[in-house]
Amino acid sequence: MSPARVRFAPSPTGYLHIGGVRTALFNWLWARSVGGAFVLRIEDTDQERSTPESVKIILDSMKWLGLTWDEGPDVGGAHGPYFQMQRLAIYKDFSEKLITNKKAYRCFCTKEELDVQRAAVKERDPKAQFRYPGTCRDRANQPDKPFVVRFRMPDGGSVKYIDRVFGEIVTPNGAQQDFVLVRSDGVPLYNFGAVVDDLTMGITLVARGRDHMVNTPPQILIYEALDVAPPEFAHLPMMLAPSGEKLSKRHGAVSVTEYRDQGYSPEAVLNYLARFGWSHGDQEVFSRDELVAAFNWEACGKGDGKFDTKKFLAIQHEHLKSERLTSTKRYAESVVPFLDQRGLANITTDRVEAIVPGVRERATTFVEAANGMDFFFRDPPEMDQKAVQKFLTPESASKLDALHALYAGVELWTEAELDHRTHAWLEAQNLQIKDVAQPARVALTGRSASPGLYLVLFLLGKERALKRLAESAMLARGNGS
RNA sequence: GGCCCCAUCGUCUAGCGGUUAGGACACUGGCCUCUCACGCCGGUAACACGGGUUCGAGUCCCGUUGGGGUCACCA
Repeated sequence: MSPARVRFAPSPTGYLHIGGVRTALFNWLWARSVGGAFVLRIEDTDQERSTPESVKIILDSMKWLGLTWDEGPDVGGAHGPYFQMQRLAIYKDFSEKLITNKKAYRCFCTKEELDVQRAAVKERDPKAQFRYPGTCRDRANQPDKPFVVRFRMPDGGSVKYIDRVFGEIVTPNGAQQDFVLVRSDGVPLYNFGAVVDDLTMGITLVARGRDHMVNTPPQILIYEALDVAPPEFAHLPMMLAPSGEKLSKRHGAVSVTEYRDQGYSPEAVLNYLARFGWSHGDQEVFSRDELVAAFNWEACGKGDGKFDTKKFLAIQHEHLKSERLTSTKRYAESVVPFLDQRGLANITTDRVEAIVPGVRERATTFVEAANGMDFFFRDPPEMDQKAVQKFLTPESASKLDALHALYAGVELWTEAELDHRTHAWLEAQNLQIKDVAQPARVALTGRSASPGLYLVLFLLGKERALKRLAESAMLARGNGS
């Protein structure tokens, strides 16, 4: 058995779509789990829409997700080049061979002529589908005319293959037509380019979205015409929008960069996508390594699914809550850019690391995390006016003064000590923590919701804590007058 | 319309002839509690329909219905 080689072959016509990521992920997981190779190929034969910027976005997105490729742009490899527009000579060789073997032929029909025929068919029967009539099948060469290369579709028979997830698929050849392999400018069309590349790159399994399932029979026919064995195929069920329509911008974020910018963890993105159409018993949460270890085609489902933002967020939350899944160090590194975005520049990761445990279970994204720890880094903190009005009342001022006095006398500034001293004081005053917690919280954080009081005090440090209590006491006195 | 594919809670899914049809998200009742969260306990909720096969079908076969994909010198 030759080692598995799989590929992801996006066309650089925009951002990397979340559906594309899932295709890439399943290929990547398979390659990693069996020790095979993951090839990245750029299908840039649509010169109208392909751009170098898109190539960069796609590569950046793949890197952010950690979907590393063994061969492809940046890293090279033995089967390059990995941009289709740099492989034109290879396609030419193969198309010549097919023409010589009469498996394909030059078609001199112009687009205009075909458009006329198409319109005529439409007029006769609006529901009828135009199929190329084979005009040039046996036409003599027209040396001065441009031509496309068409595949000579077998008259009868059918294509049968075993899909790794859908099982046996049979498609009659009669349902197909003499499709175009190569444009008049010598650039191959999708089916031909993909086959030649998969063949010359030694791809052993082609895994792609179910929307490509219709391309598989013609591709297999090309392999047969070339007299080589086709690779295996695996099609993935569609990921649809909650409405059941095709997933698009109208239904929220579909571009990977958007999720990155919204503060998602790349591993959480992979986790959600992996569990979409694939399962492993009752397990919902996976690290990257766990996915690699558990992945297999047999556990892939066949039914299309609907994208669920809430569940995605829940998985995301699981990853941020867990030290195992997102180490404090990585968490901090991920939050820093978002702090920077809030105008909190030059915050070092070790300062953030100290705060992470207090924020973990409260933040679903790194954006929320940055928001949740904002007051630790901003002096003075932003004061939420609603919270100020509600809790920093004139009556609370004396309590804040008392706390200030209490904490001013604390030498051992630890969470446990602050807890202990506070409760001793409360008891002496015949008060309960809830009598002072909210004013204190607003005083220290500017907000009505925060991590635990003693942790906040501790992390703030004695000096800043006292300063905030004092300033808020003044603010409270003036409040309501 | 042709060809292809699919069908278990609202959603993602487990199930691979015999289950009180399980889990997760969401929703919801409660507990915990200095806030917000987290956590814990509980609840509502599904085998699209009709025929077969079988002692026995969510599981196998056929049909119906419903949904999806695709029909380019796009990928």
